[in-house]
Amino acid sequence: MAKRLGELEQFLLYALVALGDEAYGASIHREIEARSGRSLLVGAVYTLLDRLESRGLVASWVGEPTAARGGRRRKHYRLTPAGARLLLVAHEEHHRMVRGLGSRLARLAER
Amino acid sequence: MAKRLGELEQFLLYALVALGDEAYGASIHREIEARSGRSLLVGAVYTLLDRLESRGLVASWVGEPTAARGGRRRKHYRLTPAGARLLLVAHEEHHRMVRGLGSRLARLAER
DNA sequence: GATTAGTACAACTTTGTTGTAGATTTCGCG
DNA sequence: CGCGAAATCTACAACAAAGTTGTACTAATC
Repeated sequence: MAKRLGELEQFLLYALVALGDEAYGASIHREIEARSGRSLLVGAVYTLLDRLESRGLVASWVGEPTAARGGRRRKHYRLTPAGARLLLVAHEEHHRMVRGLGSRLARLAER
Repeated sequence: MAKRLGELEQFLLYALVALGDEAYGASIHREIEARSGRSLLVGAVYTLLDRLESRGLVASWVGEPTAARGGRRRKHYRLTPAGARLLLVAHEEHHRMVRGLGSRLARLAER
């Protein structure tokens, strides 16, 4: 299987999980900021989407122009099975690493 | 406050939380592999410890030679308050990003 | 053609990885 | 004993991958 995912790559893939069919560059950017509270430039999203697609972890298709307002056509993305499996690996590693440490960490941080 | 932590940097700091007083390069390496299941070379740990210390996120002191076995003196590390706070920020961002997505991800990955 | 919504990408910085070298300490063996 | 082998641990250079920033561009509506 492919190599590891970076942390922001993981966030991006989680956003795809959350967004389902409504995942495209700009909505992914909004979703990451809204969910996590972490801010990033939209450019970062497109850079990572390109890299992830070339690794076969996401797939894309260009949508129809939307009825609503102006703007270029949306390019939609979804997780591939390979991408989902790799994200799950990262998910489980993180979960095991963190398990049971939350309250200790909170105590250390409030000093 | 300082910049973001990388993912492996976070793992390393979690290992410090888990190990308490018994944190030094080699034990940190073992702890990360044992907890997360992720494998890495010990060299990576020392590289990151140096970088984290120069950012003021961990502090170190050299221990006495241990009665037991051979080996060079251990250099012990602990989280500084700044390090703990930064780790907590990453912890919370990750938690919010992932929240509620676990079961959907598992379903996508089993295809 | 002004405005809005969205994508592309080059250049650069920071993190992560690998491999090798070196420092100390204990222990067995002649 | 005292010397070298083995055990335990740290250091770091060189490279690869991921993250960040800023700007330019495309395409649709009014």
